[in-house]
Parts: sequence; structure tokens; C-alpha cells
Amino acid sequence: MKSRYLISIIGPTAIGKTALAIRLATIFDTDIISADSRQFFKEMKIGTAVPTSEELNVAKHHFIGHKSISDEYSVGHFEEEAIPLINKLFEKKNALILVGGSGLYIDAVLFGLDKFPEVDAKYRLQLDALLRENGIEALHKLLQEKDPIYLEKVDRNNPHRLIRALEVCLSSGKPYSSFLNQKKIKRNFQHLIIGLETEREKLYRRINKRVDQMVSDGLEAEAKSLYPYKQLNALQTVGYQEFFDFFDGKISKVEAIESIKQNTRRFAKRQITWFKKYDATWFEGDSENYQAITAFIQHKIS
RNA sequence: GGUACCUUAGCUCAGAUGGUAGAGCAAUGGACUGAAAAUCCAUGUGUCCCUGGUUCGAUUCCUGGAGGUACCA
Repeated sequence: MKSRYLISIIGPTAIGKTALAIRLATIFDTDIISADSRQFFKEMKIGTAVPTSEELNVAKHHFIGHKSISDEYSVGHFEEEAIPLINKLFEKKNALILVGGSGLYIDAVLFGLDKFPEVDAKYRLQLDALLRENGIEALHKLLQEKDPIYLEKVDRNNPHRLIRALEVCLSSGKPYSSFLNQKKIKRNFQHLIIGLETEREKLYRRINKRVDQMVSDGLEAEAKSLYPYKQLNALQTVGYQEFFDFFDGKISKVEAIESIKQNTRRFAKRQITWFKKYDATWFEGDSENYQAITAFIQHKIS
């Protein structure tokens, strides 16, 4: 049987992943699987730089705008949806394109996450309240009781990690750490990772320019329409939070736009850190390299 | 043109009565198993404007210069 390849395109925001993915999808006559944790939401278009409707017409995209910001959605759900779809598409295609900037979501597809039980939402609320009222030490104390092994290695100052572990403990009655490192998942496909990179200065210029473009495309109005939902998880997002601060009168519009640029740069930096651990082949994120990248892929998968 | 004040990190500024300096922000590096565009951790990068002088030693005091700000003309 011929090998099936998931061609994965990774890299920081604004480096040009979308354009490359579409080009490759055309060349290899295949579909694109998006692994972008914010482009899932149909209400968030301008601020998440989703492909244009023109681009969407050129290549079939999956997991773009398929959810609403009010839906419960997380990386676990994504893995559960993406893997069966990928397997199904591979019945007709020998190659698929995976593209996205969300490292954890890429991990979920390529390597799989351990299986965790569903968590009752009430525990999150309880633990948030515990943190608010009694401080992070209260979370340490509870985790010491429920899962001392995880407490040893967890980042103790990180409330998200502590609360996640605790909600699993409380919901399942078992230690969070007992769910980790289950049997390695075997995927029915091979993967080839293409990384896009460029000089930091050049990347930051692209980011700044793209933010300005988003603003002239109407980001403020989009953020305004989502303002009533600002507490939703999907909206804990660069490009929206800053405008919410502007609507609240905390900062000026100019400050909001500057802040979006800065936070996007910081986001890009974190993406770069995450992607360093992948066994990727790196190319300059420039359309002049499309031919070289295509040739490289053809050589690898043939 | 005159007078006063200023010039120290990428930016805004502290500071040492002479022993080559430190905050905030920015920036950089890192972590990451269902909040991940989230969340968290670590790190000071410097002709102390230039030039002479005094001094064992000057970024600090003094002379001169350059640039800036304010006021007066």
C-alpha cells in the first residue's frame, strides 16, 4: 500500500502558512486540515486572519468557522473530530495538508493526546472560586491531597495547570497523573513537517502590517459585535481583548492597536519556542520558496 | 544672542558627598497533555554626550564644545 502523508505546515503567525497551504493543496490536489484554535469560530474572522472566501474556494478547508464562540470546544474535541476525518480523506487521497499555528492542536493530530475523562463544568467554577478567595496555596494544598505526584512536576505558579489537574481529579476520583503517558497512539499515516521561518525583524514588520490591515478591514466593528461575549473562552484572544479594553475606556484606540501588535509579536515568539521541538525541515517563509518546498515534498513522499 | 536646566539601557527616568551603575516598560530565552492567540517561569543588554583639567582613580568635580528644553530678548 502506498504511504499516506500528512504534510504539516507550521510556523509563527503572519509567516505565510495559509498561502503555502493553499498552493500545496492545489499542486497535490488535496484538502487542508486547519489546526488553528481561533479560526474554528465563525464569528471571528478578521482578527484571526482566516483565509478569504476566494482562498477557501481554491482549496477545500476543514475546521475553519465550523464552530460558534458559544460552543464548548477544546483540543480533545478537535482530536476526536480531526482523526476520523483525516482517516476518511486518506481513503481517496495520498497526501493531506495540515496547517496551523496552535502547537497543542498540531500535537494532538500528529502524536495524539492521552485520553482523559469528561470533566463536569462545575468543578472549574469551584476551583476558580477557591483560587480567588484563598489563593494559589489552596490549590497546592488540594493537589497535594489528590495528586502529589503531579504537584511535584507541575508549574506551581500556573493556575490553569493546577486547576486543570484538579478538575480531572475531582471529576474522575483518580489522580490526574494516572491518565498521563498511556499507550502511544499509532496513526495510520506518516507525517512530514515543513516549518516556515524568517528573521525576527522581518516577521515583526509583517505582523505590524497585518494588524494595520485587520484594522482597516473592520476589526473594531467585529470586536464591537462580540463585546457582549467577551468573557467566553474563544474571545480570550489577541486582537479582541485589546479592543474590549478600548470599549471599556481603559485605553485609547491607538494604544489598543499598538497593544495588539505587541501581543501578536509575543504570541509569535511563543509559537517559535513550541515549534522548535518538532523534527521539521525549515524554509524561509517567502513565496519564492514554493517551488523548492514542493520539490522537497515530492522527493520525500514519492 | 542671553540666562537657567537637562544629556545614564531600545524608551521613560533613578543614582553614587569621586572607587565604571539600577528601576519600570520594551526586548530576549524557556515551559506547556481538553482555557493553548490561554497560562506560567527566567534573564540587565551600557563609550553614564564629546573634549581637556584636577585626582592614585572622573560617568560623578572644574574648563571648553555639541545637542535638547524653557524663559528673556
